Amino acid sequence: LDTLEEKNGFLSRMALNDNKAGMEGLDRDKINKIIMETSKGSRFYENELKRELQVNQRIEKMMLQKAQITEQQLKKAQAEVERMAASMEKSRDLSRVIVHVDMDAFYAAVEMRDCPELKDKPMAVGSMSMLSTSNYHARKFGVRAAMPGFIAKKLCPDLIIVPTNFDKYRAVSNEIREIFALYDPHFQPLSLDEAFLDFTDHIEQRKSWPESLRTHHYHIIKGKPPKMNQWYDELTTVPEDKDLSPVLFEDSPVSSPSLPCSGAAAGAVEVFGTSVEEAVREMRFRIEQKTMLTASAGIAPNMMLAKVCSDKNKPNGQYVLPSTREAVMDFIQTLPVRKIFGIGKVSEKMLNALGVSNCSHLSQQMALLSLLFSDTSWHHFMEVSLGLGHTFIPRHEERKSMSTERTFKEMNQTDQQLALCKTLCQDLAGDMKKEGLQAKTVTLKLKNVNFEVKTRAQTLLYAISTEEEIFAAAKELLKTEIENESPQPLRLRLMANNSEAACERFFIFRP
DNA sequence: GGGCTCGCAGTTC
DNA sequence: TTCCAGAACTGCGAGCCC
Repeated sequence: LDTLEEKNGFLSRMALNDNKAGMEGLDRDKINKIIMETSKGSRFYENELKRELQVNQRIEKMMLQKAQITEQQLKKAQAEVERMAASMEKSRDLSRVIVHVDMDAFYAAVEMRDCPELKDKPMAVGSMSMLSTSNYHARKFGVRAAMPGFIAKKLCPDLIIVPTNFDKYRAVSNEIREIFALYDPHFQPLSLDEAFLDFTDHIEQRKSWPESLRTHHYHIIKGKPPKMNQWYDELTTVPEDKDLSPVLFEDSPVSSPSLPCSGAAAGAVEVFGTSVEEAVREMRFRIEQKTMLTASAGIAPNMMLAKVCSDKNKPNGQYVLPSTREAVMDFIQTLPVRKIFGIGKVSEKMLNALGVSNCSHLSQQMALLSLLFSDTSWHHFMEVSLGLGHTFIPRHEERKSMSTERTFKEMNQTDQQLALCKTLCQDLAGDMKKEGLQAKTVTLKLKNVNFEVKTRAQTLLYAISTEEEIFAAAKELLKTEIENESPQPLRLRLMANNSEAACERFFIFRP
């Protein structure tokens, strides 16, 4: 296998993932060298090595399987693929207007807004052990989400690491969700900063709206944050001439909404049109006026495409994919498979081994893929290669499980482990109580100091909810693991308790 | 031998 | 010194039942 480590002498799964806005044209080799030097020999690295080996073995197995496929089998598969394609094609619906909105470098942007000194410095949100996100200055150094802070510091010694403040992000999230609801009351949040919206109805109504309903005022001007913003008071020490403009990124694409430039006086207005683009531009304008933060959006006939589109003009941009089969197919052809929701590092590597790196390869190799992957997998690949996706936004489903986990420095004392387990059960029971839930399966997850993960579950005869009941099950699972390890102690770095509604596999009991 | 349930590892966001 | 947290879903194998 022509893997990266053979070429460059390191693990490909450890290498920089620059598949992210603001990370084009970096000195990858230099960055990777630093990442490698910092990680090499660590327990984490050793575990990654093991996992990479496993993936390579999976690929080898797949290639062996591929070698045994006959011309006949392939022909038969091709026929099946074509039948399936024709049937999927019939379900194509280009009538919906789906929007995916995504805040730009959300946590980092919030912190920069609230502390303007950070604005033109490389910064990230998180800790020395893990970063949640980074700003665009930091990304230029290869610093990105899911990277430990101590490695980021090696890449960018001047990096400022701000601790996460979830309550604050939740509050901002609520503000933007209020705006989402104006366009689609049934919008689906994916996380604090991301959501799917169905704009179809809004666009229909908007057509007949008078200009007054589409006119919006600027509240924010340079140097003068509005009084109504709660953070204003905290900032009163900031000198008047300090630039408080919400422009966070110097390289914003041109499609960005008109930002309040220095000429925009308070009370200036902006009139938005009736098209989808204008409606989305208006929504982003309102988000910016309300929060001083920018968002990017993708507009497409389905959720799969909208998600990809929102990434296209990030940050502070939007991208419309016209609702014609031709436009969709053109768009899909050059799309790298890694951009697709659901295809991560491992699947990408497996597909690459088969010469599939973008979606046009995907359709060309579909017969082969149908023989090498499970039905669910290749059906998904097929839908993607046809540019199909969900056209309606599912209403929020009930949760299927709930868990709480904690990472810590090595813990090898049984009494400490049991105490922690009890605490986790207590937290979990508290969370379950908040939502009035009960569960039938209790799962204990352990990660040892070598980063090896184990989960052990027990399904009960009846649903439970209290701390004592959960702990009774979790304690037994933990004791079994401790015994299995003895006389060696169990050396843990993470413990989690999860409760799941496992009656009929997934089912939550509501009392 | 199929069809089901369950446990667990692994992938992805 | 230091490599997250939480949720969903899939695949696969073992065990059980008919």
